[in-house]
Amino acid sequence: MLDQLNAPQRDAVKYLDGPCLVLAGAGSGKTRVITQKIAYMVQQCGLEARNIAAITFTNKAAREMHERVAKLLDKRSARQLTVCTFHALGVRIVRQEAQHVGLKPQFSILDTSDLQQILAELSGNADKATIKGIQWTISGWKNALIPPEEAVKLVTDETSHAAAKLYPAYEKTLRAYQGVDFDDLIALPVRLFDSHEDALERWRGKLRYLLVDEYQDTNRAQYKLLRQLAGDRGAFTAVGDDDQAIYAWRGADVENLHLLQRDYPKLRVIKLEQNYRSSNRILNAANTLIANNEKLFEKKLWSDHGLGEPIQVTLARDPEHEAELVAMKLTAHKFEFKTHFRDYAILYRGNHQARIIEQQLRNHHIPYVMSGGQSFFDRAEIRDLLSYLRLMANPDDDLAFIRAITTPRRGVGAATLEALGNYAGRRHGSLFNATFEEGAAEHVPARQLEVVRKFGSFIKQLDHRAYKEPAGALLEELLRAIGYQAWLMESCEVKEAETKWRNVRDFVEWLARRGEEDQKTLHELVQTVALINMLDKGDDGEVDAVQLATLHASKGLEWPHVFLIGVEEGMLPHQSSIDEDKIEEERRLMYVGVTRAQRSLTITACERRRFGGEIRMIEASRFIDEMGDGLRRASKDDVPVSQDEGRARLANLRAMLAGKPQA
DNA sequence: TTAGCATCCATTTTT
DNA sequence: TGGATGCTAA
Repeated sequence: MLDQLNAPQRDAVKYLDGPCLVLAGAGSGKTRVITQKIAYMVQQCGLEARNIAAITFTNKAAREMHERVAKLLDKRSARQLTVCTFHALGVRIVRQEAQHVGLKPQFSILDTSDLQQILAELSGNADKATIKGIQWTISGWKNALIPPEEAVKLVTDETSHAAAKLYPAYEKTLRAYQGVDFDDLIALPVRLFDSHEDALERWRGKLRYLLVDEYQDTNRAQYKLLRQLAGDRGAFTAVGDDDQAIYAWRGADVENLHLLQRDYPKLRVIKLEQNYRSSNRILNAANTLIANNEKLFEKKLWSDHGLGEPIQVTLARDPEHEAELVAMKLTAHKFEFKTHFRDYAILYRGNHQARIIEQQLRNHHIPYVMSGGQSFFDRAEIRDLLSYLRLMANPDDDLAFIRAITTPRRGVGAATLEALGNYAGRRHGSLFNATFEEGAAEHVPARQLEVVRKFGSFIKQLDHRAYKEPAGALLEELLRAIGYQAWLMESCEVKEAETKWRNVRDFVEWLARRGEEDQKTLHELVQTVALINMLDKGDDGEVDAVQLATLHASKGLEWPHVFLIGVEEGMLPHQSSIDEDKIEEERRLMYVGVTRAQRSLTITACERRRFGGEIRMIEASRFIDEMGDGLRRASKDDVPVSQDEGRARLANLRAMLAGKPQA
């Protein structure tokens, strides 16, 4: 079984005597190491799969990993194995230990807009940008395990001042709603394990070996959770690549790599440097580029895929021209080498850069798909439906109550809610519970109260049935009972309503399917749904289309031919990163982009670009120079064909005419 | 004062 | 594409 691995990979798989850090360069087969290691532990070392947990950062990664391990394991082991995100693990812990962290097991996971709403109210309706800043700051503190008392000492500017002021009330509000934010899913288990030795022992007994993927992306809280669970014996394997750490801006702490060495002096460090993805031209450029960063661990990628094509650098006049160039080159390349559209990716720094590319691709009739986009769960119609489900599970969730009772409108408005809210506030209870109390009648007009109570009974009744009846049928009934489709029709444009209704249908069908497959009731589904993204169901790769993605979104993916656009000073590295002296992370971003390419890489930059109404001349990125001399520079509109390229094309043409298949 | 429309401008995103 | 801001008309 281990024959398919190279020597360091085999080392990484077999080493179980202590903490292990696998520095897995881009394309070096880290997923293979993780999956093989799990199989090795189960099959060769007699470990129980239920005592092993593999932790990832995204659901997609978790899903893919589980699929790959499942192929190596027997059915039972595959089922018992834990492969999930940090947050999903957090949910499991909090759910199970709810009473120890001051929550009911039916707590709600509040999403970003819920939290913004809370902050807006607490701050006396500050503007949106301010709210976002505050939310961002508080989230940062929670990721670093900084409680409100200490946050006060860290105030530097206006935003952090406001954040520190609201932080305690924010936490109190969350708890009043029996709600948690995403950061709590890590922070609460950490706090629990700090204070409850027995709980920690319980979970250590349950998860005897941990494997962490993308370790360089962990934040402080996640690292602490890992350390708590792994204990002093350090029963874990962390897999990561410090050269691909591109999420410092959202709390990932590369320092965690140093800490690992400090906290575990016996840490075994294994480097995976053989790359199975790219040609050496590409790898050399990547190596040369990243050598400009201050490094803790030196790494040098190599492959046996031969030297490969030179990296092409093309200068365009402006973004329009750049987009056109890419579209033309892509078309020509595809024709010449008889490739598929799906063999190409166009990568860029910022989402807005995609717009102009899209335009040109459409002009040239090139099919494309864009990664990213907003999460399915951010859509109003999905949140509407979810608010009902959340309320069913957690009657303390006032936010869900307000959203559900006002969508669709049923004659309950601000005035009624305020009256009810006042009463509930005095009773220190939730809106939902206040509805049924005798005293409510003194504060809420009888006619309104009747509507509210009817709504409450409806929810109760549904909730009651949600324990046993199949999810699909119940959801259908819910939708019918609230007349959601009709409401969509009357509250938006026809076309919009149709899309939204379609989304709702998809969501319901998806939930129903999951309910059947996993034998779960609606009640059980609701508890996990907030963390799951339907769109993760890897439906891409099926269609033959060029992939557009931000550099961030491209991490972990690969394509035969990659275009990297907007490689200019001010774009990549981005101006704000230059200003804030964060060049190294930008360089890693470039590194990630370069290492996505298997066979060819084309870099483009513009000579001028609009900046706030003014057209400015700009320079090509410093990163281009930093990649050494494996590059071929072309310029302007006519891309001169070099001699050997001309020869290669001629050879290809001959081969084509001779009817031979092309590589 | 406010809804509705036009205009302008973009870091990166998951859970 | 979409969010935020600003301007016009009521």
